[in-house]
Amino acid sequence: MSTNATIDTLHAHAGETVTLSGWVSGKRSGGKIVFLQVRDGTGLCQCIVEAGVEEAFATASQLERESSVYVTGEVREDARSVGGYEIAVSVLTCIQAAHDYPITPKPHGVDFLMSHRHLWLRSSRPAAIMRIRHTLIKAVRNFFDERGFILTDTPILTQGAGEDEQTLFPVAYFEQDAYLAQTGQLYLESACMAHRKVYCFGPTFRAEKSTTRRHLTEFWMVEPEVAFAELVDLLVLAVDFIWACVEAVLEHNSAELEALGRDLAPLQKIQKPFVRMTYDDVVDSLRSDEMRQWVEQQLVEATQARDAALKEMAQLESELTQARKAWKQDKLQAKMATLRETLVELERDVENLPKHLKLAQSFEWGKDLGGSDETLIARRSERPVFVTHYPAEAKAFYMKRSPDNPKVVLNMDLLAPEGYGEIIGGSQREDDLDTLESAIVAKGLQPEDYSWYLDLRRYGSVPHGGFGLGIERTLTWICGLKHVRETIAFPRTMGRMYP
RNA sequence: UCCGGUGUAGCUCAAUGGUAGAGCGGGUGACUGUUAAUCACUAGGUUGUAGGUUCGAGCCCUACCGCCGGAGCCA
Repeated sequence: MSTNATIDTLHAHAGETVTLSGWVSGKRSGGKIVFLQVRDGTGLCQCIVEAGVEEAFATASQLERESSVYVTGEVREDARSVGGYEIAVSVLTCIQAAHDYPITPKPHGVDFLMSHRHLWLRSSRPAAIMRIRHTLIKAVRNFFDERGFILTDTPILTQGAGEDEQTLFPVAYFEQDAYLAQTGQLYLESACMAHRKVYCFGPTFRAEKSTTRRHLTEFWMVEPEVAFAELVDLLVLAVDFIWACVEAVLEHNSAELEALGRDLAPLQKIQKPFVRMTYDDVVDSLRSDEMRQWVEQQLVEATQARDAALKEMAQLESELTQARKAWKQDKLQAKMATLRETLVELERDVENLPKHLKLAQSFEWGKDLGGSDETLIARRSERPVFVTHYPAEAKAFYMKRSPDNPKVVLNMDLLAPEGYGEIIGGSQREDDLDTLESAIVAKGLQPEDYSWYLDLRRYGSVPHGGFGLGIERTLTWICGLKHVRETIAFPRTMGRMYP
């Protein structure tokens, strides 16, 4: 008799007869043999159907990709199969026969895949990313739970802005206007006065009119908030936090990272402490000769890489004209397509680096750091880089001014290495009632709108602070992806709500 | 919002202004160890939409729409 099994446990069933339940992810056939590749959510397994098993053979011959099946057969160890084990099929039941599954083993375009995201999730690449996301989120929760942080769910329907009023999504809330939350921070500040250490983790919404590889309109953010914490405490917390996240993924998902083609070396190099720079340091660095030389060096390298890629492209083209077999041409063309992509990236580098350098060298104190400035700083470091003490005018009203220099605030951004940019933003909060009120007025906001928030400074105000980490941006970095949209099951961008 | 690119078969892409094609996927057949299997045959198109130039437009021009990338802004 057979026992039910999943593919990840096949090694424990060698020699036994088991029943798998899953989907046909691929099929190859010989005259009297069919190789079914079955996917069951825990792994892939090759199932061998021989002509002697007539009923199963007839069923197998007609199965199309992504048909759902029950497969019964003996588990055999065989080095020729993926995973090292295969099933010698004795009974094959088709649950539902799929026809013309749209996603083929050949390359597809982004738009097509995103329009079929509900099906694309079954493919190995999205599956790997979603598993890493699972690990990351679990690591996030473990980290704060183990340190005594109390989870506090903050509202998604809110009355006003947490960040920028122009990026709010309005919703009709009975007789009045409401907005989707951009952050739980103000509510967390309230909760941390009750529990000392709190965090929230949930979706946030920003109606930014931007279609870049770093933007989603709906994304997930985890935000810790700690009473009696000052800026240094936040920096220490953030280092331990990021380190724990990276460790967890390296421990549990090296197979998935490898499947994604992620170079593990840069992740393994993440060690404490991280680099700390003040905004002043960054400005100096951006304007420095070292920066100019470094960028020029990068430009030379990018140019050389581009020329090498062009040469390889020419080589492939000549191979293509000589290739007789269609499949060989196909392979060459696929190779050329990837090469063309890297070529575009390199061309952009060659084109943008001088612009970025010019922007950096003429950077004026007081401006917020632009994407290109962040990229330059973060690309130069193997470890994540903290940037602290930004000009107050470029930052939100609730950030506490530095006692040493009232022109700057006690904030911290964390830039991921390899040019991935900002993944954390946070600050020590202004805890003095009068100072906070005037900061609200100075930003052109109404203190009445923040009366409950101001109460927190009336009744036992203490130094406190926190930060927010964007899950999708962090995943983009850890997975080494080009675009955030792949890090969430159903991405919401300015141009897409379907599926 | 601005700048650049792009839109051809279900998918990925070809096609000097002159007869719209290939591979994959689908269908039919061959093959007992395939790894994106291979081989043969086969079906599949109002070239994003609307105008214009031309003897003739997939190709040139204008507008609009979709998508991609970049800038600004941000996690």
